[in-house]
Amino acid sequence: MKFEAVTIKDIAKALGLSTSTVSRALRDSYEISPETKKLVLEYAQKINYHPNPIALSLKERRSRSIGVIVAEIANSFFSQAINGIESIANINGYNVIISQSRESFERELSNLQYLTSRSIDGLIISVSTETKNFGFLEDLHEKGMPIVFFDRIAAEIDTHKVIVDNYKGAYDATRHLINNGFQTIAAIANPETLSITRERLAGYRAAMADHNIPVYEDLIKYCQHGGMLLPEVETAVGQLLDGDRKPDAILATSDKLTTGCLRSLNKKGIAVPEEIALVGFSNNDLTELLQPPLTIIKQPAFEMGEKATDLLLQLIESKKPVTEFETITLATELIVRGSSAARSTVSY
Amino acid sequence: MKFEAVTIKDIAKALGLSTSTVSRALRDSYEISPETKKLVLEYAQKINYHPNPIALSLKERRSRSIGVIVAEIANSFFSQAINGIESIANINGYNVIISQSRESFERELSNLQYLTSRSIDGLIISVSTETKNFGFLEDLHEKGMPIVFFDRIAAEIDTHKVIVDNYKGAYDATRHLINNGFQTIAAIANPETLSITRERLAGYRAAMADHNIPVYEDLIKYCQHGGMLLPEVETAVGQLLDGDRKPDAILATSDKLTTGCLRSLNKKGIAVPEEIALVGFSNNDLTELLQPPLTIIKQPAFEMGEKATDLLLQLIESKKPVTEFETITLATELIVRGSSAARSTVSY
DNA sequence: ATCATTAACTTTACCGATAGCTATTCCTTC
DNA sequence: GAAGGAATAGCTATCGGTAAAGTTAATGAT
Repeated sequence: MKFEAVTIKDIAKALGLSTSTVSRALRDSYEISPETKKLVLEYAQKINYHPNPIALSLKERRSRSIGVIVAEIANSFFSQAINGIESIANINGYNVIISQSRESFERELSNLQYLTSRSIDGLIISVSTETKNFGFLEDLHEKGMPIVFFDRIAAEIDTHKVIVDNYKGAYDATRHLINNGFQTIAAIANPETLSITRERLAGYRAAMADHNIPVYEDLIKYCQHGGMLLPEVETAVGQLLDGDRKPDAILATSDKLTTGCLRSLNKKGIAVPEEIALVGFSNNDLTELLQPPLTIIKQPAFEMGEKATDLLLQLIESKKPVTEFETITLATELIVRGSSAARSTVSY
Repeated sequence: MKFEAVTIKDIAKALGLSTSTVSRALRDSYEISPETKKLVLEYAQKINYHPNPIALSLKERRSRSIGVIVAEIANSFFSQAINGIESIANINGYNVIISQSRESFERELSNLQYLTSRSIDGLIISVSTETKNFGFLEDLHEKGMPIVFFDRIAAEIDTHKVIVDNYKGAYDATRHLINNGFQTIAAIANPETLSITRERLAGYRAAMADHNIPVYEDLIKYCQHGGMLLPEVETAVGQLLDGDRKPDAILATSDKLTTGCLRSLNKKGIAVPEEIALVGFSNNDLTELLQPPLTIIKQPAFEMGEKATDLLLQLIESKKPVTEFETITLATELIVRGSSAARSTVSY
């Protein structure tokens, strides 16, 4: 099974020129006469010649491709971000190699290994829920690999980052629940190793405190796999329901957790929002069609992908080492729908 | 910005050997003495040597990576299929490069260009809704590139294919609607250029015919962009509602169309299933949580991805040209939920 | 003692493309 | 007419790795 491509040699042989003349002609070098150029270009066109990027990568030590590692492409937030990444990358002639950690540290590591060995010119990553140790990224970064974090960042690595104002997103959502009359608000979150978890929970805590509502630690549940496994969400929800303090509302701090939460509540026959209201971070298009329509905190995923890629390309194309790094913080959007409707306005 | 990797030359220089000796030692060749091997291996380990896959690709004219082109990774069907593809690919030491056509022929073409130039060893593709002409794939196939189609296939290209029994899937769903008392059943479909459209509509027509219900062509609407753009679905739904023959049920023949249809009906304030019932092809996990829960025809996406990859790897690793190709047809699953509930059983 | 064999390496060529240097031709200019 | 310069194209090394062919020295056979 071979798939023979046209090479510069084929052109050279066919036209009786040397390979370097052909190469120069194709690259429009001043050293080649217009006639020769024309000849070469036309022939190249005719036989559909395309330079072999593998050979180019080897020669130039750059591949014009960037690697992306996300938890899961099936997650709307990430697929939207990837679309943003691709849009900027393609404009600039870069290609994007996507890989999924599926929230596993091991997979994240092996994907990274693959990407770097494939000589990507840079990396955009949102770390997995299992990732506690960022040493491998630190090493890579120190070796000179341009890295941009988005969403789930490693605070200790000094490079560009693109995030949303997680604190405010969670604060606003919590305040919305409080304003709608909910008091016993639980939170279901990813592991605290994730930056987004800490920031979102901080927003939640602050909103509670600002409204003089005590925060009970047993109302905060962590899902080690970020909701990748439904049972862990069900367990968390179950614990909330069976606990001493039954919540009247839940704040879910990520996409999978939000839908997982609704699914668990449905399964247990709990009416939303009548028995328990639900608000969560989500970028899923279908949340508005759910029963009930979900109140969500939405992230500008596409824009985050775009911005991250802009920053990465800056790093890649910078002649001198970059030492000043920026963190871009975008705003979240609270979209209020039925799942957080106030008790008083619910019609039975 | 450089990211210097360790090469075989570094090892050779450090140990005072030639590069080929090092290469052979690392590949455990019989021509190298055990002592030298040990020396080389230990040193390689120490400095964390990894062969450069770019150089390997160039030399061996294979990259151990396979290309995948789908319409959209945000689509559950495709992301599940990709997971199946990755699982088999990774087991066999292959890597997967994903790209999205976003239902655009042009993007499909440019992605393919990229993938082939990146010397992928094989291709798994589900063509875009815009693709009418398969010449580019035909050419590639003739040049010897192993290709496996899944879901949306090109009938005229003789290679392995993995599909579901679209005819039966649509037939069963239509019959289900008929059995539940629906008579004026409309269909919303992708362009007829897609194999899945033709097969699914054939199943729909057959079920209608078998139950002596006339098929009215004005009840069949085509969405040129496969529902990528909501307005086209809204237009199709609008035409059905405003037509002479108002349908009492709709069969949507693909994921995006199914959810797009529900969204359009919602927007127009049409009650589902009270005014119009809805059944559609979908692999979205959230369909069960929708209002109403959707009756869906589900494809074994993960398994399709696995099978397609199995077949592709067979092609890639076959020593002699393969001339016998197979088409694997898997079964769909009809999951009955509220959106197609019979009139008589609906409680007001 | 001579030649053949073999172990254990090294040298060389190659994959495809590019770039620096070199070589050739042709035309000026003194 | 010779030297110098411009224009053009060829030669060769290089990227990292592998494989075929070549080398060297030691061993073995006759």
